[in-house]
Amino acid sequence: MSKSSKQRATLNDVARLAGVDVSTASRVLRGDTAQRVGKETKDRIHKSAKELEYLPNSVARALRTSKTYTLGIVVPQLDNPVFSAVIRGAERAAVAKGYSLLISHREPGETATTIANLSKRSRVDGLLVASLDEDEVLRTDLEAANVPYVLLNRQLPGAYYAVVLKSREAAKRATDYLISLGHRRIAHLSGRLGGFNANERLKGYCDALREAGIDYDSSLVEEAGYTFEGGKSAMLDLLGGDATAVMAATMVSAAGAMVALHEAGRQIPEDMSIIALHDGAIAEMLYPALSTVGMPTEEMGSVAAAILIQLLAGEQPEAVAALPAGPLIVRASTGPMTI
Amino acid sequence: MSKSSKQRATLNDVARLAGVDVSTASRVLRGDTAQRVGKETKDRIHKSAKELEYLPNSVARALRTSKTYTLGIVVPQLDNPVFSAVIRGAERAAVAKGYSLLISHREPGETATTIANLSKRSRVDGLLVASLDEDEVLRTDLEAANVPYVLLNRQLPGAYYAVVLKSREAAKRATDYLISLGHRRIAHLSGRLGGFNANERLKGYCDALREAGIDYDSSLVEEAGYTFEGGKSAMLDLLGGDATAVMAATMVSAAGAMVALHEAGRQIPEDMSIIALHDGAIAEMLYPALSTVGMPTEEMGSVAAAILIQLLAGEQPEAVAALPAGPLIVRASTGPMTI
DNA sequence: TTGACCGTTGACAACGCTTCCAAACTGCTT
DNA sequence: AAGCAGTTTGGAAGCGTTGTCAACGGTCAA
Repeated sequence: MSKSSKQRATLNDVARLAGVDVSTASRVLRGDTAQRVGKETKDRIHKSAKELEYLPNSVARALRTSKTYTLGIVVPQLDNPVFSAVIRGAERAAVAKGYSLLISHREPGETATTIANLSKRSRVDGLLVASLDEDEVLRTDLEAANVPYVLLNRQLPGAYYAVVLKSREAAKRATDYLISLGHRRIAHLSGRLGGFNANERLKGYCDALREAGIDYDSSLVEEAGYTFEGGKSAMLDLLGGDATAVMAATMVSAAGAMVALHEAGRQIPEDMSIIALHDGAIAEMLYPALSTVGMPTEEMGSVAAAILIQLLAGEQPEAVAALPAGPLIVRASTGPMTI
Repeated sequence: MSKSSKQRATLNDVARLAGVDVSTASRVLRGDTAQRVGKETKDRIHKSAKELEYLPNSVARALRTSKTYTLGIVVPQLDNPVFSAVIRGAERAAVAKGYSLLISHREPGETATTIANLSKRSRVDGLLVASLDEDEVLRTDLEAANVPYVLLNRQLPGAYYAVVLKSREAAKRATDYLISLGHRRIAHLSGRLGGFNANERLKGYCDALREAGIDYDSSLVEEAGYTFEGGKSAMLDLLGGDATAVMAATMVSAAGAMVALHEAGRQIPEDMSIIALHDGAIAEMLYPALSTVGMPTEEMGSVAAAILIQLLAGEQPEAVAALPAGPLIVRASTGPMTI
């Protein structure tokens, strides 16, 4: 009876059981090829390890090798489905490479502390960091922490590692579709203007207009800031105008806009077509179901983790990976321009 | 110039700078009260620590004390908003007590491996575990891992630690409200029947009916299994019947049901009232806005983490914490019974 | 017989911290 | 003047690994 299995077996235990030195046991269990070990003893060690259900103590290993095999991911919010997706992707990629994922929700003010706690105390080997606004502070904190990191959907001046979504492309694709339906007065519910992503999306929107020979009208772009409330009040502002379609920077603001439309008694898509960037489960739940251009957010997480792991392995990955926009998904919220 | 700050300062460094032994430095930096240290040396050590920006290496500390100060949370899915909320709550409570949170997405089949990796390799001090279905397997794996754990919204036979939501109470509250509106033919979109939560909610539904003197009719309960598709097809089945209201076990299945209703050309709430358990951002996005009975899911996470930490501190918390249902939130999806 | 060399194994010193124990020093009492 | 209690400090042994280095026995050429 392995009643002694109360205590975890250590390398010492398996070495003793196999009648060898702990260093030898370490070598074979770790698969060290530099120094060979006799076939027979090797078998004996493996057998003992299995018998004792030996699993290496990762803390001791981390101390010795100064590699924790854990990645930290710091996100500004946990309820946002976009970040959930990123985390999911990162977790998957991490465990696939034998790493664990430590998550850290970072309140706006406490970025320095968070980063310090994770990196300087050497809890993690590297950091995946997402941010809503691109504080310069963030950059200096990160640099000060002296830890490898990759930015999520954010690009900071300098040769930092980052993975970004081609939001400009996505925005153009969405706007193109609206134009193809005959719309000319197309509004845009933007993110926080001045932010990296909001700018990119706005550019994509402009690209599409320009290509179609439609003049840009600044009264048609409303800052909705990625929130439900923002989308709602932005749409309220638009209601007096002559827009017949709207391209929202995100599903959440689109949902807000739709509620405003419903409350005003407008029909979707007859009175107003609406399309959003990012696709997700809620697109189908909205009424009418929301047309979208997908974005590979989960992939962003996994690619970022993969890059970070390469970095840790001493390899030289591409500085910034740009992920192409997903496909146009036509649902019921968009329709041809009607007069 | 602290160009030497390239390398993290160790306890040894601060001891040397302060001209004391590392053990003394450890004592004062750790705030050990058992053995007192002279005021003057104490100051000197603190000063050196600050100068070197010393932060204890948590790996070394973990090895020595065999406490990692990290909690693992294992969840079956990461996209479900319920689990996001739980994670958020757990993370908050954990960092408040100086712990970190390691997340682990567990695919259905790999529970044993996951648990073993986290606990037996002593990466975590304890586990928070959520599960969609209460496998007995889970219990034995957990016991085998010989690690403190607390179950999330799940109760397993035996005196295990768990925190559960009073879903029965919530279900009753929701159903009561429907009854108060005059409805008598009330359907229930249940979870996976046989599961702990589905049962609890069904009981609450029955409680309300019984109290109101309404006969239970099994043809009115449809298994929707917490999914959008499930809710949709369950509602399809119900469409032929005479139900005038439906109490959905979850927002997601309610959303599916609403889509089915829309597609069938039925009016909400005129033709069918609908209310769901759990409240969240999407309730407001649906059309019409969904009435709900809230559930403290985030609190479930934080309470669970708090209990686990107590357990680790050697205290004896209550075995199971039952969190009361949240308030009834009336929105537009429910209305009086009309004939 | 000696020495070189090979494959194989053991010794041992870290990694950075905690903690028990003993040493050193102080100020007192007898 | 010696002993004693009390306070402040240093010494040292690990925690479970890894990795370098040397030792060992044996084979083989000289």
